[in-house]
Amino acid sequence: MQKIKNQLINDSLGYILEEKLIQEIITNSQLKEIDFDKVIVNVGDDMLNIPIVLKGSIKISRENSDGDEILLYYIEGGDTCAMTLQCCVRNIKSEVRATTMEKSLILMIPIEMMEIWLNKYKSWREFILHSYHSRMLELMETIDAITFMRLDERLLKYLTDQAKLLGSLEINHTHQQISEDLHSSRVVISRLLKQLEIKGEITLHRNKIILKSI
Amino acid sequence: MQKIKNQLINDSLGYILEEKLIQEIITNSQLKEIDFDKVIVNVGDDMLNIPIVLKGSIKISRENSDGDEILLYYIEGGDTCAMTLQCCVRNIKSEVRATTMEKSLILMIPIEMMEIWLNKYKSWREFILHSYHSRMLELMETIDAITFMRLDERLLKYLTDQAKLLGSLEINHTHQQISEDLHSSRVVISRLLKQLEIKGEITLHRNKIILKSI
DNA sequence: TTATTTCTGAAACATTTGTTGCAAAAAAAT
DNA sequence: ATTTTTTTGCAACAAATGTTTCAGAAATAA
Repeated sequence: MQKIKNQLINDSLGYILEEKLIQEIITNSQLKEIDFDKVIVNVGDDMLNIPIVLKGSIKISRENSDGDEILLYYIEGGDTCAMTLQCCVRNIKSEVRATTMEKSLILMIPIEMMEIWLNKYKSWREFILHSYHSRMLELMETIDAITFMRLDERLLKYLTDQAKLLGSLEINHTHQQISEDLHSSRVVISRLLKQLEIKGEITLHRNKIILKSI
Repeated sequence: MQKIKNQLINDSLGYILEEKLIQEIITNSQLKEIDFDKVIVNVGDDMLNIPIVLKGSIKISRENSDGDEILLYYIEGGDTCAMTLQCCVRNIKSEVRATTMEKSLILMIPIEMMEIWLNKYKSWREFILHSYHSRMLELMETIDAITFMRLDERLLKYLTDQAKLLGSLEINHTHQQISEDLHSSRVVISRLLKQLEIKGEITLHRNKIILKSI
């Protein structure tokens, strides 16, 4: 098992992080297998670990006080959510929710290591900065979508993004779940999905949407 | 003049950055005074300097291919736009536009210094990471506003944000300018402003809106 | 099987936001 | 002073999105 963990870490991070750091990660981290559709971190939670996704994917979403949600971005294998870094260091509660999109392997790194590695390893600094930058770009892409696209376009983008991410043309969601991610209502999403089906972009089934192409 | 520059840098950054770094900043930076409503960086521009705002404020906005705009966030005295950092290092073109909101003093730091200081100074690392984190939070606040608020609420928030930032209850904008920041249309903004006036929240004048309170 | 719950489709209607076109007031230019 | 441009107000209409309500199909539970 330990051997598998080392292998995974090396596969995901070996090309980015320096060898000595990889060794430190191996000894200081805990590998967790988390099932599909589990909430790893919730809005308001204390952050005690920095999660790095090794296998699988998680989605990051935001919730307001009324319980309304909006999907922000996804994190895939080999990446981390750098936001948690500052949350950890400054003891701030999480501003977002993280939910697994599939069965995933996640590396948990205790916060004490963060600062130490930042000062010690150049490759860690680059990893963290790169993560922040990617997340910023993704947030901006989300703002673009919300601001400039109509809901039917956003819906199609949502479906193709999911398909790409999970590597399958089948989306296993109810209309209700989709409407929550896009902060719309079930009825509206059903309506727009039906239009997309008529246009020939998708076919509809119970709990399942099949894209014609990506 | 040099003395004024040193004074400014010390006032704005002296409490955050270590003394030796401040000295390096003084010798390696160029102070620029930029007039009100000037575009400092445009979408697609190459980034050659990291700007740090010493006095005044700038707004960061995004533009899509149709020329439509949306305001993302503001940067005030003592802060930087860390996004430019990665843009610089990786030679990526700017994804955003930066426009002065008032006459401002901006410190330009050549990109070569970035990496050197990141490796050399702990306080610089913290400064940059903190900047990224703040910008992320602001982007999320913007997403919240676009997603969860109706346009009339966003408009009022826009007005009070501007008032706080510039320290005045008078907003000197035309309805057209406001509609561009919020990615709406002039007619809609005029309509909503009139409603706010009827409700007693503001008074309307040509090129000027006066808030009753913040 | 039968009963119950979940999911989807559809209609009718409401609300929010956007568009077009025009007119008057204010400011700026001549 | 007169003309021109800019800014604002307003009305009528259009489009996009949201809400409510109901019904039937599909899955699940009893």
